[in-house]
Amino acid sequence: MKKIKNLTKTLIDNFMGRRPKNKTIIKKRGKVKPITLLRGMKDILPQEQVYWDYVKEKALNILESYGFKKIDTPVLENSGLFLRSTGKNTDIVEKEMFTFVDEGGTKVSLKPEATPGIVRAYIEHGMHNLPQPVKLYTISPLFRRERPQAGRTRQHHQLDLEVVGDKDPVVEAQLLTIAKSLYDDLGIKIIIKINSVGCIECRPQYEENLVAYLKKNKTKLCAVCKKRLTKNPLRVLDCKEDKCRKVVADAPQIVDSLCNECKTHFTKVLEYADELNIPYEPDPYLVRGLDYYTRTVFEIWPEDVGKSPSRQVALGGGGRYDDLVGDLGANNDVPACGMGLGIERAIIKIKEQKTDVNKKTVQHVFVAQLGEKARMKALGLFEKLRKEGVKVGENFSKGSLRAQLDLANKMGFRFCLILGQQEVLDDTILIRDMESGIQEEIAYAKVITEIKKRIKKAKL
RNA sequence: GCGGCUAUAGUUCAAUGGUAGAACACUGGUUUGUGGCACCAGCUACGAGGGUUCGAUUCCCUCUAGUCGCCCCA
Repeated sequence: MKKIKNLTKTLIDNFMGRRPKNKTIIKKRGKVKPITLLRGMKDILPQEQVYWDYVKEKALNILESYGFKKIDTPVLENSGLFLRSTGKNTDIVEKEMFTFVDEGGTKVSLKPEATPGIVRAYIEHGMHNLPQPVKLYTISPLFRRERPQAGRTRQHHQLDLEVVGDKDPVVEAQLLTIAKSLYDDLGIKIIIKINSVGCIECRPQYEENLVAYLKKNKTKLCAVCKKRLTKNPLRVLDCKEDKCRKVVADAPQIVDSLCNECKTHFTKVLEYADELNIPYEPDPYLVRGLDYYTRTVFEIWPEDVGKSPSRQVALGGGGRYDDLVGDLGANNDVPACGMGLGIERAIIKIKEQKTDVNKKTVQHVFVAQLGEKARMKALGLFEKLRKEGVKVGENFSKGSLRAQLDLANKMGFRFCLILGQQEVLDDTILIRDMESGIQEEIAYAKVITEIKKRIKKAKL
């Protein structure tokens, strides 16, 4: 019955022309196909940003106290930079880089990782003249043309730290501590897998031994590893194929053939890590997919890896690269060490834990108006309040008070100032407390002091 | 690069070999003067291209994209 009544009312409304919208008058644009996101790309929407702010804030706090300075390098670099650093036989460079020739004929690539750009900048700007080590960090988008899946997109972001110009094993320890504190702050439990891949002195001998061993077992290896045997034999060590793992289980281990310097270095790193209570576990098969690493390599994994039903992925990784700066053109030897931490992957973990990342953002006053004169006056009032540091809101394009209060409510405003024809005439204004619904008329001249008083009282 | 699953409104989901419904959201309205509630109305969708068919959103194929996994990585 009620429905019929309302329906009749609507029909009358329509008949009386209370709905000015007239379909036939609106010019219809021809249907066009929208252009959509490129594969593997993601928008970071407003409601996502709280997580980013949360991670960045925690990270910045720690980095500042450790003396890291921010650096930003371009997303586009000469492709040669990555060929020479990351390595032309790595998966990243071989099949995952976005590379193209620009109109000037230069072969360029979107950066697939942060280290090369930073090292390039270190050399190019003569940073070896600064007190060493130079500690740099960046938060940067990185691009890899992979098949998208959980925790992996074609553009992702890393917090990247580099300590350039220091060969002391304490540097590794410091990086690990930073990682530990950051993930602690984010409420993420981690385990760090660590290994040493030796240096230019001792690695060739090990590689020779390894290849000799693997060749004897060549038939038992997977197809990819058969290729790796000649191109990049160390990578066979961390192949995930069952049959390769069986072969690798009896393979010579790199830790056993490290030279004395590398051995001492690695032992020192582990000693520091013990001292600092870093949750680590040595992994003799960890080698990582980048060519430039020497000595220490590590990966940061969620503690529950393997236990959780969903697939687990590394949160971060890094290592030492004592030869890279020289290889990229520095005149002297510059040892260095760095790590990259995936921001999206940290956010996935934060979401899994349902951590409350919402900052309580309180909105103070919504300015509502009715009628043309009131709107005019409200425009000025809004600006005055804003300059006084009051968090104000408005929707001057809405006519009805109902709609404006509705909005003020949805946006979480505590107070509402209501200015209508009558108030303009009387030179007054209404203050409405949105919590209690109580409203009061005050002299217009006192509005700013009154609002400030109320904000203070409400402890906003 | 390889494999499984999926594709309907802004979102979450229905139904159907005869061109589609709901909920929430959004916009407007319920005497341009009062939000949280209610009511009314409006808006908006079959991913693209082929094929089978009288007729396909529905069945088949291809592509594209998403998702999950492999490889690899953050």
